[in-house]
Amino acid sequence: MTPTRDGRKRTFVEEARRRQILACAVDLIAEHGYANATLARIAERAHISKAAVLYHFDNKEEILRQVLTETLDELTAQLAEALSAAASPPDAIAAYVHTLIAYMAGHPAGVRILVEGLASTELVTGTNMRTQPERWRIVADIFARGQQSGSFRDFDTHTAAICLNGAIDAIASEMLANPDYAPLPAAESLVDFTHRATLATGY
Amino acid sequence: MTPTRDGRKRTFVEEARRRQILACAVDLIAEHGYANATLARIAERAHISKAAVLYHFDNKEEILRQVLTETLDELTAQLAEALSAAASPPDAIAAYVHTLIAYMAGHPAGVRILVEGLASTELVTGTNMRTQPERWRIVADIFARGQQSGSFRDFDTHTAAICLNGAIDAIASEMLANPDYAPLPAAESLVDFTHRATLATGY
DNA sequence: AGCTTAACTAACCAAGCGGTCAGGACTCAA
DNA sequence: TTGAGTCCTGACCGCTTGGTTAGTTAAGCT
Repeated sequence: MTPTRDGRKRTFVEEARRRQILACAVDLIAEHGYANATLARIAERAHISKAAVLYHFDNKEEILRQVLTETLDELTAQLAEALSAAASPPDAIAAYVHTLIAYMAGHPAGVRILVEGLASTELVTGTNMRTQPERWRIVADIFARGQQSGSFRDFDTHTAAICLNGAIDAIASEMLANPDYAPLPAAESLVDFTHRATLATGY
Repeated sequence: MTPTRDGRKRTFVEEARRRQILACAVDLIAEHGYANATLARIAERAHISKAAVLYHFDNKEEILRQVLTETLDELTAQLAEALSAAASPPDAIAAYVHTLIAYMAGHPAGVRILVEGLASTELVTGTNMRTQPERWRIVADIFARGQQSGSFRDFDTHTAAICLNGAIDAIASEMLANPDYAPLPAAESLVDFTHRATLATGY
């Protein structure tokens, strides 16, 4: 993974500790948000001293940034795989919705990390992270390709992409708040809504 | 407004100071979120001492809670008025979308207060605030009424309501992030999407 | 004039924050 | 045996946080 700033390679212990520290940070964020992930609490959960945490990471921000990037990378990878398998733009939309909702259903911690993390300016600036603009661009591009190929009717792809992402996020947060809410039927419904709203007539 | 805990009525000065303190808190939250609204900063902005702030409010939480409820009440009032004027369920959906987006376009500070405030558990618990469940219920009821009257086709009103609210929120946050993004056309598009997705065929 | 009350300030407090530092314990090559 | 390097601790630092307290000032009532 991310190498040290000087070219030196990582020890076995160091690698293990870093993973452990990151895992503890993930848990704490998942429980009560980023504000809950203090150095003291991370150290306590890892059964090491606060200074040990800072021995393995330069500062607290590096930990949070690492947590955010790793979470984001995992989701992005799943998304890329699902999208590459889609046969048509309407298929890609369905795959996009299903993949995101499935991820969010399976990784409730990840949702919190991404939502709060991407909203925080200082955590995102200076990194090569895919921020909100890049997120809706993916969807807008799918819509645009579908419009050119004739499967989608004419509409504002930008707004459509934003709305679709917002709907997905809303379903995710409803899942977190209400355990009885079934994600799969909801995803099906959303795909249905989206297709009805965007497909060219007679498609 | 909210009276004192003991039956005593408010002084002119006290009322004015409370309003001033709340206004300062609103500004600070609008600028950099709730974490930015510390007692010291509120006091500094109001040109009074920290102790003076706590002279008028029992504690910091009371301030934040008051800010949130007032913001929420204002929006709820606008919403109720718009909905009561709607002639049909599809009209009501359109009114709902337009009112919310217009409010968010006109009160960027309010958006931040509501989003972050309603997400915070400790700020909402113990109050009679309309939380997320109550929010989608309004929309779900409109859909349900429209289904009974035949204007809407059959679908999961719960999921539809959640998706619609999510789409509205997403448009709002896009507006905040991108000043060039025009809210009115976006609202029009969203109403169009929603109607296409939900209206009964031939309607 | 004397007393009360509203409205406020300056100083202070304990707790928690991110972060530093000197040094201890251990391993291992020279 | 020694010295370097790894891994970690406990004590400490400066700072900010929400909140308290004692005391001051001005206005208003009797």
